[in-house]
Amino acid sequence: MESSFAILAEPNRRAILTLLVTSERSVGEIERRLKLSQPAVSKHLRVLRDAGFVEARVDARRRVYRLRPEPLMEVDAWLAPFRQLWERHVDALERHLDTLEATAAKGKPDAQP
Amino acid sequence: MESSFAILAEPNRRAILTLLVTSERSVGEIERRLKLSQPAVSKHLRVLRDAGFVEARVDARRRVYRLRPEPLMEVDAWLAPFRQLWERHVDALERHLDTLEATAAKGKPDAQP
DNA sequence: CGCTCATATGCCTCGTCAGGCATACGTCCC
DNA sequence: GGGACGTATGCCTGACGAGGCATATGAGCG
Repeated sequence: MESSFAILAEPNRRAILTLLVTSERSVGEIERRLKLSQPAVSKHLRVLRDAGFVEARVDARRRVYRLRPEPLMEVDAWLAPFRQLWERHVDALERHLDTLEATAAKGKPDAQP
Repeated sequence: MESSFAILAEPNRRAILTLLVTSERSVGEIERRLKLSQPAVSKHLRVLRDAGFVEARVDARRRVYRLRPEPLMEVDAWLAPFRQLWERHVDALERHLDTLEATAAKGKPDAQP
């Protein structure tokens, strides 16, 4: 199994996924919007499908692709432990801003304790 | 500038980042923990540094690397629009469970409204 | 100062992958 | 059924990237 990150490394594949957030799309639609050749789109969709990012529905002679959540959930889960990095950061920023406000209220802007 | 996703496509680089969540580490530490050659580790760290994922501190003859949040925040931001995919799903699941509870309370388990 | 430890860099090779082009497959319509 | 449309696949090529090995750099220590 290829890593979901490896799949997402390709910019056009990310673009396809982003397109599919709005609604499901046929191959031709994707081809036109992204200005890619039809084989290129089909190949990317193949990769995305094999990795579980999308699934296809048959509509007459078109194949309509839509998103599947699982692989992106995995990515989200991998990211989870790192979120403390900026959440703490935001907290620190907020505390800093609070400090600024407090000192400003005391008429001492930019004080360095 | 290389995409942050391209950087994360490499499993050993993800492993390095994961190692650094706990605490900052020297090159040698990473080398030992991940069983990679020293040049391999140095090269990955170079890539990670150029992409802003980590930064280095000098400690005597060691270089100690630590995480930087920005690139991972970008990834997180890219992911944001997709989260509705599974959050909606969870909501639906929760509503379903609520329904089950409610009907169970009425003595009608598994009712399909 | 010469040695050793810690890390970085250069060069080469091999594997992988995206895209182009040609073509195959499947479905609809006349 | 033959043609046109929509999509998939096979083959080839060019580019890039990871790792191995050798080596450079740089700091501390006797």
